[in-house]
Amino acid sequence: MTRAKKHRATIGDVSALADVSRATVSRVMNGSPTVDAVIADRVRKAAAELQYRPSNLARSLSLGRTGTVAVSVPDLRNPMLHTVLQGISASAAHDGYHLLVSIAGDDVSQEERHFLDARQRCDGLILVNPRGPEDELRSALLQLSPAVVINRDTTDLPAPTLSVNHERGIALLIEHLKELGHRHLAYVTGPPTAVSDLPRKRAIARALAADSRLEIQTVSGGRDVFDGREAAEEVLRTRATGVLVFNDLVAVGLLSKLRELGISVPDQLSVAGFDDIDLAHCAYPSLTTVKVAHYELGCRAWRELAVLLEHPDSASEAFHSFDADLVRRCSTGPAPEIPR
Amino acid sequence: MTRAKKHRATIGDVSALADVSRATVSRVMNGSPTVDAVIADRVRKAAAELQYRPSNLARSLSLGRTGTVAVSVPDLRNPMLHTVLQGISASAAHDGYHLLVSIAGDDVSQEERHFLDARQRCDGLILVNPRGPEDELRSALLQLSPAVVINRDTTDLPAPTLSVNHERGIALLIEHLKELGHRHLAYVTGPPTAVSDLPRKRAIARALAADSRLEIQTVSGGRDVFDGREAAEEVLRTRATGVLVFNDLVAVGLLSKLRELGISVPDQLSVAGFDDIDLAHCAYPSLTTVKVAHYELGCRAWRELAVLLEHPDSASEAFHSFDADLVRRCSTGPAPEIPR
DNA sequence: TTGAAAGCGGTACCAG
DNA sequence: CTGGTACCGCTTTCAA
Repeated sequence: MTRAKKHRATIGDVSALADVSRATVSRVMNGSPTVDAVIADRVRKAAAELQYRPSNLARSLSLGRTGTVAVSVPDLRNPMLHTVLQGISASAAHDGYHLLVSIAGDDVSQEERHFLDARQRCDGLILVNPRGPEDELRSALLQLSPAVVINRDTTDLPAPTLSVNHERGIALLIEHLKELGHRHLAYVTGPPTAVSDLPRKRAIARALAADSRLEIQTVSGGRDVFDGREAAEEVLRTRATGVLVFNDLVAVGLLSKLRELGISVPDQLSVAGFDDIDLAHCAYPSLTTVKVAHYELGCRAWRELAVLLEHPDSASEAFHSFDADLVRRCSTGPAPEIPR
Repeated sequence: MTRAKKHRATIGDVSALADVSRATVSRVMNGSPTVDAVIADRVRKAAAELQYRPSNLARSLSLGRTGTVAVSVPDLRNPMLHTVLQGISASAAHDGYHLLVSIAGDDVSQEERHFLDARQRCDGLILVNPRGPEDELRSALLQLSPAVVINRDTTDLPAPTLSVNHERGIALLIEHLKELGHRHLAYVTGPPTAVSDLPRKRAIARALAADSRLEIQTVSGGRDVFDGREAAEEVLRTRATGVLVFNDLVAVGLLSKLRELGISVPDQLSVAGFDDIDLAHCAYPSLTTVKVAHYELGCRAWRELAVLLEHPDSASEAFHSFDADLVRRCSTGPAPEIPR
């Protein structure tokens, strides 16, 4: 034993052991075909003996690329995100990129810093459901490029933007409930920071404007099942006969609390969610919702980022919208003759 | 405008603009107090003008640390993971570390390579629910250090190991059902790759050995709600009066399918889950399960990693076990007098 | 207090 | 086909 050096072997150690130049070691490690077989073998042997692993850091610095992209998400609780992530992940893997997920957390004021942090370690960034004001986002994006944004329904961000068409999704749901005879609805919102509440509310405003017999009251909700449970009593106080919920997760919570309160769904109250997560199917009663092609959205987001990665200056500002389709299940039914 | 240089400004650009050395710029950027206020200001101005952001890559290479750790998880669907992640994340943030989540995906044969990939970009790695054979894991860990393992109930891995005491959790559940008069149970497994099935099965074997009147049959399940739904019919075929399920998510799926099949829970069949996720509370009927201090587990895992980060050679091999406590809800009840 | 220069661990161009 | 060498962008002695 010469030395119990604790630090990992570097390319220099290998080149010394194999008695070749570092350049040659580099070639061998990267599978360059222009290396003599005998020498290559010698190098590989030395590398193995030293348990040599090229430093990604040094490699990235030299190459000018990391082969990694980050996805920033506010929170992992919403299963709809997983589907988007799977889409991104599969496409990225296909193109030889490694995906890293970064959780932004609740503090919106720290979000911009968080984006930068994540972006600094990668070649690109995908922002999923970014919160915070639009002008801040816009200026942040300048430093973040290449980046792509998911779920921000603005067409003029300085980055490719893909978004679920929340407005149309909610419109479909309202339409559905109206056809069932409902006139008085409630809307359970997302968390205060959720920007996707805006298009939803826009859909509500439009529906209200188009039909004077319609009434829709807003109840503040949140992002997880407990938020849904907590909204139950206030929903009941509105005396609405149908309720639209921010997303399926919250809706599942609402459903559970309604059951405890002895409210029969959909006989006394109809409930509709958003996203069509797996759980929507398992809820009791199974949840009427709208389905979105989240996986495809993820794939498409990757695609947009990929072109930016190749062509860093192709000032792409595409906007893609993903429609939601009604999935009618058992949590909605005809409006009760005599509202509670 | 001198040049429309597309590339980001480097420390050299700033030093040139401010007419100081790069060393000084570095000092200013890192808040060294030994810099003349006037000069420091000049540097800051130049940096701002150039929109200079130090390259994390170069910085990390020079410093020998990235300030980042990765957490590798097999899949994000299980909400229990989120709680663990929150624990890790909060603790890591507190110590000034950035957390990156890496999703291993279904292909277990790629898992080792995945670990290395993730580890290479960070200062440390936390493996949550690693699959694959123990000897492979053991040898992988040698290259991965510093790393810590979560949920592998082996005491002699070459890395700190923290694990939920699955064996005892299942034992509690069996005990609970026995007290309710159940003699014939079924166990719905996790996915074939899930190593935590082993201690669970061990608990079952012990219970069987200790009580000859007890019978427990195994049904293959999986990791998500649909796997639970699919297991329903086979569960019924066992004619068991009580069923233990791999985890709450699968149990929720099972519950939903049982309802569709007209089986009344717990009157005809008792169901118990594992983990006590939020959803367990919202299921119908609400799910009896065992609760684990997942958040604390996450915090503790970080702690272990943190000491390794400081003291790279403190060959820590601690093993910490986290007990599960019974949470009795509505999905379990007395064994039916006359089994179906 | 500031600057020059030597790394950190690789890659890649240019001779030979 | 191989080796020498100049970077990649930043930090950190060591002198001045």
